[in-house]
Amino acid sequence: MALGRPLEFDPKTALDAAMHQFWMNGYNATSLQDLLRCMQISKSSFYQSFSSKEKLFQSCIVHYCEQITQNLEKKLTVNSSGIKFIHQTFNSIVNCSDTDEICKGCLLVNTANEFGQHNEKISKLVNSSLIQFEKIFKKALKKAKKQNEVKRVRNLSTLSFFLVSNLCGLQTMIKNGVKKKELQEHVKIMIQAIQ
Amino acid sequence: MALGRPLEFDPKTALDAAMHQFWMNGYNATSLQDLLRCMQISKSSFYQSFSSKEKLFQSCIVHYCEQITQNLEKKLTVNSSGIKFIHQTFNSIVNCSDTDEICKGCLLVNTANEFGQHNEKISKLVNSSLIQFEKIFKKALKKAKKQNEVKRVRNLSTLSFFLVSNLCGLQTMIKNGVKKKELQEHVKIMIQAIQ
DNA sequence: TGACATATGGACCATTCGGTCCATAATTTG
DNA sequence: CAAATTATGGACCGAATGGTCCATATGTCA
Repeated sequence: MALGRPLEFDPKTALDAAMHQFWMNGYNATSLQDLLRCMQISKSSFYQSFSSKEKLFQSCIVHYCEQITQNLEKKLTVNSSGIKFIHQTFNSIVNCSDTDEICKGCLLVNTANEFGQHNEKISKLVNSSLIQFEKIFKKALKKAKKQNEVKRVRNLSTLSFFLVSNLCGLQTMIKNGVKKKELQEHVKIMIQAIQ
Repeated sequence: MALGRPLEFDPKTALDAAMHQFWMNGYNATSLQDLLRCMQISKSSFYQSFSSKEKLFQSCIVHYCEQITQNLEKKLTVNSSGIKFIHQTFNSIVNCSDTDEICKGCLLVNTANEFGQHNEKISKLVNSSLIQFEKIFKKALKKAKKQNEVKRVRNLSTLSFFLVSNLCGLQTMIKNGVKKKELQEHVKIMIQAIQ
């Protein structure tokens, strides 16, 4: 058993709540008060468990990336077609775009644009997360190539970068509130472009 | 002549300086102090001439959009090929990506991701700016179609949206500091995709 | 039970935030 | 010149910022 007084809250739940807050409002526009409210913990507990606002933010990015990649990896192994996986991945993003009451886009895209390379630690976290996405797409493309869904000559690294870059573009458009139909058309063109 | 004491600074110059500051650091991460410093005016002059931080920001977005669109319109009329115009536009963005000491990306993309639809006024400004870009691309595509650079069946609205969306994606990647070569490859695929 | 370890509530902190106010300075107009 | 008008410098403001400190509460272990 753990020594001392036990935590009165579930750290994972609190982290998840913080993640959604940052996701919705960004780092700078989220105050400590906002965080304490949504995490439902006191200031003492906050600093005891999460050190600082910035450290917490870093943890949120890691948490976000883990969630997404795990989900994608699972779906990729289940799905027999590489192209179908990619198509479905983008479709589900597009379809969620008007489901969320508040459009949050993608935490990584938001963060990339809010911080740029001003904060080295955060920049590295965002970068490595995007690279993880790239790797998953690459794996899917490899699968697709084997099944002749993608032409032999295609460079998979290039294509997977293209997909991540498109993902960023779409998420920006989504956060800005464009119509679903335009997003769907974009995805169609993009899928054709990688075949 | 203008009545009263004359301004001791050039409003356009100050606005431009503010624009670059917001462009580099975003709205929330830019303090009034930062603005006064880069605009080289006093607090009194600031509020006298620009009303508030948020109003100034709105003016900056308008200023930014005007600059870009004027530049693009000019280049479009000069350029004989629609596709070449699009290609050159994206190339110059990609080529600037490692020229700027501090990578600022695109003010509109940054703003879209920082605010989303939380601030109605700003959201509308960003939206209408992006639509202006879309229109320029559409004009270029029309030109391209006439010259058989783009297939007859293609829907130009769809394609121009695709281009703006790609622009947002690229700018995000640029702000995150990816290698130029990957960006160039992206542009190649994108250009092929619209033909 | 008492020693130890950790968590929590809440007072407290300096600093910074965006913004206002007013006396004074610098103009033009009559 | 005086009156009118606008710009500027600087004092001042309340509120919010992220963060610290410490007494107390709650648990485990010997």
